[in-house]
Amino acid sequence: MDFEKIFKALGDPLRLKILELLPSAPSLRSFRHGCNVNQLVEKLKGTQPNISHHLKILREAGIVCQEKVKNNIYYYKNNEALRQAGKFLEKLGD
Amino acid sequence: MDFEKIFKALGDPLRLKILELLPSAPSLRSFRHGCNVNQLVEKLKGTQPNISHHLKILREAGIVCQEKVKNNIYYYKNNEALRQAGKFLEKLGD
DNA sequence: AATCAATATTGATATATTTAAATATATGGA
DNA sequence: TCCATATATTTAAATATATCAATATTGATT
Repeated sequence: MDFEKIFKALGDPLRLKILELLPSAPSLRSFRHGCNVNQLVEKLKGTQPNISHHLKILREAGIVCQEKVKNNIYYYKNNEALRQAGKFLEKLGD
Repeated sequence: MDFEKIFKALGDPLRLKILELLPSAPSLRSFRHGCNVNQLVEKLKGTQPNISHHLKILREAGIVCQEKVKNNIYYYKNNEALRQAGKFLEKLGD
């Protein structure tokens, strides 16, 4: 788990906003669709390529994941990664 | 507490190493000196201006603090800020 | 006051990041 | 197959960041 990469990904206003909009990854039981790219574009009033780019950075840091449904790609927070990064900081803070 | 600023500060290899070297801020009772700038320069084999620069970024993010003793400036982790950032991430991860 | 040691700031350069515009790549439906 | 829609990639420009070298500042000591 590359914490440096995770923190770099978190250190951007747009990416933080994206994360706060995304739902958690669905469990197999209680399934519910998350946010697709266009919804994020609309909610954040960004351009589609830019949102796409930031999603890639979040993906490569491992803090979001995606799911393809028909034509859409739904994004979700990866809670496990976020919690691990959180624990890392709490340990660092004794 | 500006989490974006904190994560940006954390998203750099040198600054993470600095943080991992620094002791916690001393309580009034159990006092012990931390790391001064020169010690960091030596341990990390960096140049003094560069280390100083990164310390400033960490300071401005509120995750380290300093204490002047004679000619030296000792740096410490700000545990409270680190823990709060950690909690923020754990909440974000449900 | 003069000097020394520790730290900070400035200026310059190389590199990385953010963003937008244009283009490309799927994928589903007519 | 052709078209429309959703998402990704490429390219280019503006901005930010990291680093080094040189210089400035601060405070203690002689």
